[in-house]
Amino acid sequence: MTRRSPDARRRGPSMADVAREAGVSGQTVSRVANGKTNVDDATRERVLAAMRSVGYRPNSAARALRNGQFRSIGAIISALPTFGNSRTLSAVASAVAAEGLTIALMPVTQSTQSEVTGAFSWLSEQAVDGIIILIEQHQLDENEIELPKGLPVVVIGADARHEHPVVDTNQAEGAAFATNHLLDLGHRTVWHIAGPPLSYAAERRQRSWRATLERAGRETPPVLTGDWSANSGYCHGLRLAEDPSVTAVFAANDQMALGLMRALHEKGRTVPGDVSVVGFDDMEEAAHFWPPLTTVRQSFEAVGRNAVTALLAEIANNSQGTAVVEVPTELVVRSSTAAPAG
Amino acid sequence: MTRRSPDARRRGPSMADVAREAGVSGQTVSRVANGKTNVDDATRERVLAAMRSVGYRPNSAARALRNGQFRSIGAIISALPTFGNSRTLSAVASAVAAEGLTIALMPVTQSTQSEVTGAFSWLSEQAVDGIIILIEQHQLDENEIELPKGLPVVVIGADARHEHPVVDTNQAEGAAFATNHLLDLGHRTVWHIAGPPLSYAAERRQRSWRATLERAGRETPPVLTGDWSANSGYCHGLRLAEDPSVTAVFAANDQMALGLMRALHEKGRTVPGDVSVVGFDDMEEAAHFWPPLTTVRQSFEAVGRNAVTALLAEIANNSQGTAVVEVPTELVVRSSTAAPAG
DNA sequence: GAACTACGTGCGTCGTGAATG
DNA sequence: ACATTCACGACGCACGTAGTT
Repeated sequence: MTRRSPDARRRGPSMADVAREAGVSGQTVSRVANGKTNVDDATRERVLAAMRSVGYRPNSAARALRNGQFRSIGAIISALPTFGNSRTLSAVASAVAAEGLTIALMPVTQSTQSEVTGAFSWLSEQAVDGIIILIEQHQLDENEIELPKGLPVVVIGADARHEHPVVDTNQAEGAAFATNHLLDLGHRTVWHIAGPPLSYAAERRQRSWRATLERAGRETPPVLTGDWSANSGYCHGLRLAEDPSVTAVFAANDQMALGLMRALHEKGRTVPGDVSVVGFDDMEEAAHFWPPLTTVRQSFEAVGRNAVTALLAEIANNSQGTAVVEVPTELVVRSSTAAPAG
Repeated sequence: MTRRSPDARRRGPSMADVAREAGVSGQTVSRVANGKTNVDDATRERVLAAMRSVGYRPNSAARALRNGQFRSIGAIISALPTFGNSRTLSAVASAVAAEGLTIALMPVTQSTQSEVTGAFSWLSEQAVDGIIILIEQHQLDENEIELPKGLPVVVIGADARHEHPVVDTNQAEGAAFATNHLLDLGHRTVWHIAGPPLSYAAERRQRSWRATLERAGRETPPVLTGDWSANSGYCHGLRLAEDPSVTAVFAANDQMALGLMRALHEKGRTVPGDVSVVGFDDMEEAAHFWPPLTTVRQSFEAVGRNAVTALLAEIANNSQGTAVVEVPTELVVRSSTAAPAG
């Protein structure tokens, strides 16, 4: 009886309903909703009451359509539950929410080229004013993604060769901190368990580790390639434990350091007595590993904040920035490193 | 010259532009965009070409306004980077994305009453067809949140006394698994490091732990209240390590178990020789703790999937469900538990 | 002039009904 | 009769102009 259209969509009360309830015009309701000044206090109260009583909530679709802005930014993100991504996303979300905007999530399940491309075109149809890309893999450049022109984009943790602003932790600095710390303790050289090949962060940490060793005139052991998981650190650790010449290892993240230390324990090698271990990230748990892990702290919060700031600036200026922001790191020395036994 | 309005909003090309370019009416463009059948192949091609040439992308705001649906669901989430939340959110996001919907994130930074209430009213104004609430604290019931009537809601991991569907891990089952496992190994009783007081999950695990001990006729040691952090587990662990009568501890999550084990190590008590430890969650790292942690695995993926399913059903039926889904757990036995030394 | 009302317009999309071939 | 296409209007909101108290 009361339904108007065959497909009964759930439509809430509109301004017109509020206006009728409050006995004012739609204009006045609009003014109240937008916090304009030229409304009598008594009238405003009546309108507010009417809003409450009819359960009015502004239709953001209509508002977006009218204003040409969605007040929403999209986040393309791979591996959501990953420690770093999750922390960064949290920072992004907070910063975005502080501005009164929404963040629309676009998860990319796997690293398939087509899927990422699809994600882009899909998200680009969505109601967003800009996009933050949080994908650590190289997928980006392989296939030249065509983002809708004019849609501001900021990339987190990728390469700077894109035509968009990039925000990232200063991976090189962090890896140098870690490597130098071990060298300074007197270790002849430092082994490295790297992250997966396609990761920018992994690549940079590895390059910096190598450069640091070369700068110090030390020989560089072969790189051990992991995949960020504790298990990959464990696997490499089992082999490193067999080699008594290994006295110092820099793992590209804390999880791999954890797995590494487990392997060393299992093989009866002590940390840091026989082998010193440094991680990267400084996840909360790192202080409670056994032994507490010396690691490089990176500020995911700063990365997220900076990305949002950059994106918002792009949106406001309607410009295409290309700035590169590098967030500094910090070495946190705990109990997993010491001078070599020799 | 070309600008029309003083505030030059970035507006993309519309159907009208495509129509002009292709020499057809807007309706035909709409038909093509929506994959309707009654369009001549030649015309369709011409329209598609025009779309490409002008860089058309559908305006989802207009679409939402027209259709009365946003094809987006909101997620109110506290403590985004928390291990469990992050995993659950990931599952939610995947399930939602699989349906071709967007998920709008609404982070709640802290547990302030007013803030949560504000978050609700804020999000309720957003462009969402339904809401998933992922807040572990009790804040929900204190202040009777008034969600806009008719907006479907599903609650994850809270109490069932709400008028919305609830999805949660079977906390009671998991805690019973953990406690019985230790009892079966021959321990007289089991100590418990609980989660924070306001957490439903913490409360349920604790209740089940207590009930299991009572059912077995064992005395229940005083509860040690933590806050999920490894550090809180460490602090309690330092004291537990002093008491030689403590031979078995069930920590309400893996992080606290980690901190506990660190404290035991520091105090020279062996795990599981002197003290057996069980955690909860089975985070990836747990297998690489030292020693590898016996723990209760919960399926965040299943929780997330179920929540989305329930919400989508509510949206489709335009109904208010109140179903309660409990996701089963699984005990994963590793090396941190053994029979008591005595 | 302050505080409003009344009315009209346009944002982009898409269902409806009518018109074309 | 039929397939294809077109013109019109409405979704809810935000503004502008003109008029009222």
